Parts: sequence; structure tokens; C-alpha cells
Amino acid sequence: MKVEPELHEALRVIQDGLAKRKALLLIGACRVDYKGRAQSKLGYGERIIMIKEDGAVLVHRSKGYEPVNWQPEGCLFQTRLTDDKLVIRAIRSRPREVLTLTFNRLNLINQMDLDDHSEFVLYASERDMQKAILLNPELLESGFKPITNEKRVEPGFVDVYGVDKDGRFVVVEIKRKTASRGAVLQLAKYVESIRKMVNREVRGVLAAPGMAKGVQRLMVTLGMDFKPLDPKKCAEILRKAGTKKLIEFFEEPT
Amino acid sequence: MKVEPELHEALRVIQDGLAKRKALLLIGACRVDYKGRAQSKLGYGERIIMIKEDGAVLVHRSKGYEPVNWQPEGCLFQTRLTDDKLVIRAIRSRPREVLTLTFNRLNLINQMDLDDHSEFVLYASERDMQKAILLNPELLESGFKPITNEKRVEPGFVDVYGVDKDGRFVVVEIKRKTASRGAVLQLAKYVESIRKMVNREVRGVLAAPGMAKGVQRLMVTLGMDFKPLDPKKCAEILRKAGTKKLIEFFEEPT
DNA sequence: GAGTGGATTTCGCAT
DNA sequence: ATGCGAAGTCCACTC
Repeated sequence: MKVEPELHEALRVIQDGLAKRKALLLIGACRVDYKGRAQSKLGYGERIIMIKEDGAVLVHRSKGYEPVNWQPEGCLFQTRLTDDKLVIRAIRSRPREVLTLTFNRLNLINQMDLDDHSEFVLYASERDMQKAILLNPELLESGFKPITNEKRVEPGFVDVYGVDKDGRFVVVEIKRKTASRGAVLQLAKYVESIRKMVNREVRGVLAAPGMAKGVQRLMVTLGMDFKPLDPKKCAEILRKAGTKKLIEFFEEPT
Repeated sequence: MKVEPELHEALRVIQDGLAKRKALLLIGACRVDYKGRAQSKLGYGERIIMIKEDGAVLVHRSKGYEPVNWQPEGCLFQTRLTDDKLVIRAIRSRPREVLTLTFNRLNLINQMDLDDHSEFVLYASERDMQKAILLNPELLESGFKPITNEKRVEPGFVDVYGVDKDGRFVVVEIKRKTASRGAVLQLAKYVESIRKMVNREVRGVLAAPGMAKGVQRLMVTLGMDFKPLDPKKCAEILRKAGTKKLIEFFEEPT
């Protein structure tokens, strides 16, 4: 890290960082010029600049969520020192766009080597996934019509209950994560319970992002179906739906 | 600026910065949890965190243009130190969203007081191009007289609406980029809508820097005209016009 | 490579 | 507040 470096020293550090494809953090007084799909200019002032390992560039001011100027990943860099100014140009090819940073002072340069390997997970809750199926029954299978959710049966609450395209009753068990053996057995209980009540065929459907080892065999044995259900996709459906109200429930054929 | 501060010292600096509404830059190992419109989690790793003066929060990793997690401006903060972790919560009210940063180490804290008062100037947005045509109708075509902009019609808003040198109504659709098929279809809807209203000939004119593939054929088929419009030229017109007020609108011949 | 649709879109302007 | 359209949108996915 360099604090208040001379520009020639700063140039060396920046060039080193760019050559090594390291993320760089700069704070300093600069002007910013952009020319590409549009064109912009920003006179001198102190800003925070991030240059990422993949060649993305962000110029942030003291306010606002969005960067005032930027360059998406994958751009190439030119640096030079002229007239007591340090110039960094970030160039993108398609579309051709050039971002020019002209510094007359640098307060801080930090070459970063961030130890960061965690996976980012965006997901929906089991409840959200249930809502997503009610909003979009086709998500489960073509022709599916929900009757109720959280239906009370002897062993507990059925997540979603409905009829399929052939008029058969369907009991749906939803799991947010990989479905275990226990989930299948629970579903089997619900199916059995409802089968006694209605005295005709009832299908069991397990909707989850995946199945644990051996679960598929068990499903086949019990004659139940598995439907892959991505929590992320459910979250998207809910987001898209916004305040839209849930689907009208199908009448239970008694 | 603090390098490798102890967490209790970090807490003090962060609380001080938040209280003074100063922009803060943090680099450290943290986990990130978000709950709101969606929900996400990100395990421990080193990241760059910016807290802006207006309460916006950005969490950046070593790659990518976009922050992995964020919070828009205007949120409130809670901080606390527990179990050798420093926790920062950024809370947004409408919609209710909470971003939780849990640090187990901080490499850098920098309270920033950025001296930055320059105005950002972006040349020629779509809105600007519209203004340019209103200022200088000849830009569109000789003899064109605008009547209104942002005219409300059934499918939406007409960018510019006027009459040509022969007294025919003209609907202008402006795009600041290469015009897509969608732009033409939108224009067609507007033309149709106005044609029904006025019950006489209405021309459709598409003003844009260029057309996407196949758009020209569609234009010809629909009997509409294309006018090349350079955003930069629009920017020049606006610059030259300065604070001069927009053209007086032409009276709609009813 | 071009086109399409989604986003924790954000942002701005209108009603 | 709400709603709609634009954005240097970006980004992931399909054709």
C-alpha cells in the first residue's frame, strides 16, 4: 500500500498491479472522460477508483449506489505520465469505449490480493418456492391446477395440493435444499392419508433442487415423481410477479 | 486511516464515520447476508466495502463490475461487536431490506472526506436528443413544426408530435442508440393510435443514430421514414443553445 | 456473435 | 407514493 505517493512512484505501482492482474484501489484527485456509446466528462475532484482483476473499472464519488463512470470487465489498459499528470486509459473493444482517468494527485494506492473463494448464493425460502408454484403451476408440471396450500391432513400440512392434467389428485412436497429420505417418507404419508380420504388415485410429487443419494430409487419404488425446482428460479418468479395476487385456486372436485 | 486495526478499534472508527456521515472504505474478511426482496448469503472472504455519505453500501469482490451485495442510498446502520466479530447492519425501510456484514478481521479502514464538487456531464441522452429536436426542428427535417413532446396516447408516450411542411401529422420516435425492431413496432402503434384519433394521414418518423439489421425493410413495409440523428450533434446543439428555452410549440390544427 | 429477457436492477420524471 | 420508461444499463442464456 502507498499513501500519498509521488506520481512517478504511483505509476510504477499501478503498472505493476495491472501487469500482475491484481485488483487495485486508488483514491485521488482526477478528472474522468468517457467516450463510447455516449460521452461524458467530469472535472477534477477526489474519487475512489477500483480496477478489478478481470479488468473492470469503477469510479465512485462520495454519494450514490452507482459509479459515476465505469468500464465493464475485460478492458485493456494504457498508462502514462505527462505534464505532471498520471493518465490511465481503460479501453473496451466491443463496443469501442474509452475511459480516461487523469490524476494530478494520488492519496492512496492499494494493490489487493483478496482471499475470497466463497460461493454467492441467492435463494428463496421454502415458503417462497411454494408461492412460486401457486403463481406459476406450470412450474411443477404442465396442466397442474392447485386446489389449496398448507392443506391439513392427519400427519401434518401438505405443502401444495391440486389436480394434474388428467384430473388425478396431486400432493406436492417442497424442499428448499436437496431432498432427503425423510422428505420422501413424509410425502408418502400425506399421499396415503389423502388416498384414504378420497378413495381414488393420488400422486405424490417431490419438488426440490435435488435428491440425496438413494432417494431416486425410493421414489421409483413408491411410484412418486420428482420435479427439479430451482430456488433461484422461484425467487425470480416471485420478483416478476411483484404484488400480483396468487393464482385462483382450482375447485376441489368432490 | 487505520491499517490492520483491532476490531474494537475498528468499531470505534466505523461508528465515528457513520455518525459524521462520512464515506467509509473497508477492506476485510467478512460474511455477507442479505434478506429483503430476495435473500442471499456469502461465506467468509476478503472484500471491499464502501459506505457512502448518503447511506448507500457496496460490497465488491475482486472481479466483476457489479457489487456482490449492496444497499441503495438512505439506509440506517447498526453496529455491534460480539464473539470477536464486528457486525454492521444496513437497514432499508421501503422495501424492508437488511444487509448484514459480519467481519472477523479488518485490513483497512479509511474514513474519506472527498473534495469533489465537479458536475458530471453526460452528452445526449434520449431525453436530450428530444430536446435538441424541439430546439432545432430542422434537425429532423425541413419545415417540421413540433406540437408537443411526451404526448399521451393509448399505448404510451409519443416522443415528439408535430406537423411536417405539408401539414401532415408526424409522430417521431427517438432512440439514442441503434433502433431495434421493437422501436419501429412501438412507433407503428403510436401512428395507428393517432391515426384513429385524427382520422387523417399520420407519418411515422424514426430518429436514431442507426438501424438494426432488417429494420429498414420493416420501415419501408410500414411506410415510415428514418432520420439519422447523431447524439453528439444533439449535444452540440444543446450546448450552443445553452440555457435558451425550448422552442414555442406549434398550435395543433384541430 | 447477435438477440432476448431479467434484475435485490437503479434512476428519474410524471401523475 | 406509484408507476412507467430509460440506462453508456449489466448479465446470463439462447440461437
